[in-house]
Amino acid sequence: MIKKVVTRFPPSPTGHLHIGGARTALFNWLLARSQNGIFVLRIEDTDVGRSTQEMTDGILQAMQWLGMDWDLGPYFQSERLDIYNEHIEGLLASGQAYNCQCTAQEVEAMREEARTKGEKPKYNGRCRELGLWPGPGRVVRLKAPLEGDTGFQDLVKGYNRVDNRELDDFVLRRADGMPTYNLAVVVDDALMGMTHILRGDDHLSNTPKQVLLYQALGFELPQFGHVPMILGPDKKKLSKRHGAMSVLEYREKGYLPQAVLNTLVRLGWSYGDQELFAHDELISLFSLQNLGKSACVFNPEKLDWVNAQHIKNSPVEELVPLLGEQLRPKGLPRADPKYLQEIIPLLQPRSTTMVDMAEQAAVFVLNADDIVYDPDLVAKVITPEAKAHLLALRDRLAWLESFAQSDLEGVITEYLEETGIKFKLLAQPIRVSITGKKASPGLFETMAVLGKEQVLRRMDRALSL
RNA sequence: GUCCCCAUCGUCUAGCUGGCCCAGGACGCCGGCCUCUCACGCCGGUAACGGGGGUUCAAAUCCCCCUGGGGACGCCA
Repeated sequence: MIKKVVTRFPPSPTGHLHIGGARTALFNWLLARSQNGIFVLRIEDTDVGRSTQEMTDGILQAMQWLGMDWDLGPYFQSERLDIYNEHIEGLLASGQAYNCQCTAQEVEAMREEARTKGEKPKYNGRCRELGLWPGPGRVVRLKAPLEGDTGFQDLVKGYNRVDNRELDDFVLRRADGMPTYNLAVVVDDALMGMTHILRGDDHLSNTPKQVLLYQALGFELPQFGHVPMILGPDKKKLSKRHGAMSVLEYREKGYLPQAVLNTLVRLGWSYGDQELFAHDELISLFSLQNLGKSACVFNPEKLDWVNAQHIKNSPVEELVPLLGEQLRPKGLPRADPKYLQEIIPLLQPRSTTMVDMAEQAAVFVLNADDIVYDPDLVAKVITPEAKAHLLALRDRLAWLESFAQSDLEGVITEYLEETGIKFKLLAQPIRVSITGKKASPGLFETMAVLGKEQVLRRMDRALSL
């Protein structure tokens, strides 16, 4: 029987979920979903000083917004201390770990010494054979092998091996009694039955340490897959300075979760020349084989394009609530969903983000009296001559019973034929008079959606300027 | 400094076991078409195999060296 795939995403609540973390989560989530496996969410909050509830909440919210649902968890490492201690005691009892009384300063001195000798900075194993008892200020270290080497097969980077002399007796339990990252991940990943661990390749070099721990604890090794990192535009590790925005900020900026996912998945993964992926496609098409192995840079402009594509391809009903949400912060009146449903198709091909769409929706949801006319634009476009035409047209429109696009076209075509003028000359004056802007969706559709009352009142206002 | 990873257009990438690649797609940028404006769309253009050695009839594709970039060396994760 083939083992069911189990993956996890283990964020540390010491910061926001940014695109790097989100992509790691995405790969794990996709692997689980595509294999009909289990996706576990685990909060790694062993750094009590820096972990906050607020960050935890934000991360959970971001995961939900992106639609990456988890089957198990969220587990909190801070609630599993007994489990870690139990395993640490086991290692101590079997002589695979030991208590160390060296202070942080002393260890730093050892590292400095190694550095001056041109070696890799390491703890020198001073307390290794001392047989010390636990005590205040003491940490527990792994009694790591002094020779030989440690290797593992990586799903994306291939076989990796390091000389054990590069490793040192790293800390498993801190002086404050909390387990360290390496101990806690290994214990949790093993106990929670992880089959695959996909993470950034910044973890590649401490994987051997973890392999050592798996061996010491007698756990079966999972499959590791180290995906290339997402770097900032300056090719440096992503940090607050770059686009390391919180995922939630993309929601505020009007990006669709599906577009964010689509953009992230293409960073380090590809499926031939395909650029756009629907939600279900992501799951059905994802596979480990198509993961790349070199670092990449996140390109916000591509996100814009992908987002615009997704907006264009989204069913109108799905956009209605999203547009509604974006209207409020702009101080625009709330509009009837039915009405939004009518204007959205006009805005879909013109919007990069939902915020952008909301801005363009203003002319539709605003009342005639609240339309803002730019004096310069009006002076330039609504000339005395144009005014005469607008006036004549206004009267004809007033007679219309139906304001359907075809009716509007009929009236205007008729007017053009009678007067012999070109539509081109009339279009901008009409546009400016009913929207106050020099650009808008097509005139007939705009008028049809606005409706007779709004159109006439706006023309009246423009004519009275 | 030591160890590890990586290396195709500005960016994301295709290029699976070498020939179909004087390198394809996408974003961006630049032209053009469409057109009532703005977009969408469509058409076209710009731009890359880091360098040097091999192996081979043939290398972007395999090997080595160099260079470059990144990462890790925490009682952070």
